Amino acid sequence: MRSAETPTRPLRRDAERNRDRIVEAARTAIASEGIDVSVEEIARRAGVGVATLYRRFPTKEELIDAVLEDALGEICDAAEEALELEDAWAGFTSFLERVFELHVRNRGIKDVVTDDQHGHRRLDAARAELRPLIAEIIVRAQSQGTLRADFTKEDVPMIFWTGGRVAELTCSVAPELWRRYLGLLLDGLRADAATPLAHPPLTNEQLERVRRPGAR
Amino acid sequence: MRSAETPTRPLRRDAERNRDRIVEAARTAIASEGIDVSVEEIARRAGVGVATLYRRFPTKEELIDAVLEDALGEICDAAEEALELEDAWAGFTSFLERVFELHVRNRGIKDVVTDDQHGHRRLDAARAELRPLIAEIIVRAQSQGTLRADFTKEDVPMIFWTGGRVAELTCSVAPELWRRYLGLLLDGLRADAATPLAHPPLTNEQLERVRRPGAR
DNA sequence: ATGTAAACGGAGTGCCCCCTCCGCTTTCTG
DNA sequence: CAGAAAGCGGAGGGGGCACTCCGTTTACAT
Repeated sequence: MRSAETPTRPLRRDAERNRDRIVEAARTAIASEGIDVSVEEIARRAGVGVATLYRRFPTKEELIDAVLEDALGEICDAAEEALELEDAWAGFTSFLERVFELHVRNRGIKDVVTDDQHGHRRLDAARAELRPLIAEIIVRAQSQGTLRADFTKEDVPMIFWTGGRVAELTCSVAPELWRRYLGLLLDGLRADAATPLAHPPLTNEQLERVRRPGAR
Repeated sequence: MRSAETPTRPLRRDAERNRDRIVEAARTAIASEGIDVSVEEIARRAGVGVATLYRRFPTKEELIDAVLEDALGEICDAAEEALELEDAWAGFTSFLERVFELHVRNRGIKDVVTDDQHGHRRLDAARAELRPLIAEIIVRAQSQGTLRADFTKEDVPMIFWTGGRVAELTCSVAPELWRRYLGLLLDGLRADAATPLAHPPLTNEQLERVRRPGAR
């Protein structure tokens, strides 16, 4: 799952240690200050100079990728565990809950799932791993008749965007408010609450374009 | 509703005209590029120098206030018209729809309703005007038995935050996708879909703190 | 018409941020 | 243990931004 190791000589011991410190510092810095933390701040937290950081990660985005890759991994774990629950609706809701808990613990996460700006090769790979899991969570709940039939996997990002926004805005004031929001939304996602929707879901291409505003 | 006119001499004719141009340019600039447009860009669109802009608005935030005040006014209009509909549920939904339409037309709006960073005196006044209207929209729909009883006016910002995020992210790709999101959410807001919620709504103080992260 | 205060514009200032350069230090190899 | 290569940090380049200074121009009152 991790990036292919090129057969170059391994890092020197101090470099290895610093690399770990940098990623860890970036994780906590992003978690507490959001994706806009300055590179200086991350380096300061890691106890290294900026040049050291830049030797390991040629650009700030690459560093962020490394952090967010782990976060996506956690989401994958949540999806896998959701599929182990017998009650598909419980699996569906537990998956969403786990993701939102992650959001609160790590403010930066929303920028993984949303802005795909920082979507490089490895992130794409993790996302590819996640996609079929999500599809399975959905069809399972639909075939058990609990999740509304017109809900699609392309609707999931929409839920992450919105719930993530609640979590992000309120995490310092009412860190669990997202549970209220999710409750309201889930009541609308149950099969027996369904009313025809006015608009179709995004297509995959549209989703790509939302995620990469820059891409031509 | 406008700010009190201090009894100073009125603006010279050219100054008055430029002021209008600046506000209008700021409106369209923010609508198309978001709240992060540079002051230079706004001045360029208005056909004036930056110094002219700064003479009229001592800070970028003051200028943004002037723009957003109008936007809030439009939201008030939407609320008033919603109250004229006989069917309270239709009023409730039409209010939300109008606000989201505004979001799409003017990307900047989300930053009024959300970040209260730019919340100065006049904005506060407009907000105070809006609050009772929203309360009335809600209790009316609840007393008609269509809106779930545990929904409160403090939940409305949450809807704006979330729907605004959908509108903002997808406005260039699927400008009406928010209708799908709103459909899902409304299905969860109907009284007969209601299931007990896991978390209470925000209190007013919490709402204030969400809006003014900076305020001590 | 004309004096004057108000208004104008664009060059300039200071700040912050991403990133690089380069002389010094540490680790690894034989 | 010694030489070489890899790693290190901090000063500084370059760019973008909000905002200001000041010599010139414009509108208005008499």
